[in-house]
Amino acid sequence: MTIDTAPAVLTRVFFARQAPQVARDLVGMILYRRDADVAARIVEVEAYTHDDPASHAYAGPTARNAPMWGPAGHAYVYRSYGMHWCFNVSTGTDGVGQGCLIRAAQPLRGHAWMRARRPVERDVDLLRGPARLCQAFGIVGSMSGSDLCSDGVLHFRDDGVRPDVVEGPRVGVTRAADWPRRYYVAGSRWVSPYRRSPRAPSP
DNA sequence: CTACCGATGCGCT
DNA sequence: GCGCATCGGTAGC
Repeated sequence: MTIDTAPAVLTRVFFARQAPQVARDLVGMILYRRDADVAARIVEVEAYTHDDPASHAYAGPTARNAPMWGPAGHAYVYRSYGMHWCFNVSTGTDGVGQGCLIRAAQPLRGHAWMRARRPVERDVDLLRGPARLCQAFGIVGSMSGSDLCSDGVLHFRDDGVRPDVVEGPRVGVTRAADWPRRYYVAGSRWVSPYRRSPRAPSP
């Protein structure tokens, strides 16, 4: 069985649900870059809705967050701290600002391709963190708005793997720091280390 | 392992 | 101008 043929490609119906539910279900799915035959098992996802003070959609639609407000299953890529890229998939219905941040994954195929873009000693450092994942997968700002449910470069696949998923507070956010909107594989070494924002109010 | 710090560009008030 | 949905290096335990 190859990753490219057997597993089902996730359709728009999968993403047209509430972000927290999509985030939970995305854990265990495969992120696939078709033009490079690069694949990874998603192990950590965070959900962001428009009523969430930590969300880029909180202040309403803007040029930057437009993909979050459009139809589900599109990429929202933003620049973080002036130097990194982070990758979301839009969820919910058209006109509602939602998305899921892909935070970490386990490399499955294309290790050499990823290492060419992100030279690290250990596999565990390739995709552990949202900006690291984008660097290794070659995800950049020009891909923001692209359709992830068509024949484009990026899409998601389901090969039936269903890990045990747990939820907890998100990493690095200053507002709504205790909302349980982070979904990940319990005990997995591929998950990024939890780090509360030093600017977040005490719990 | 945890804690801290600086880099760095821009979206938004 | 302010404030980051981060990361890599260094210091210390």
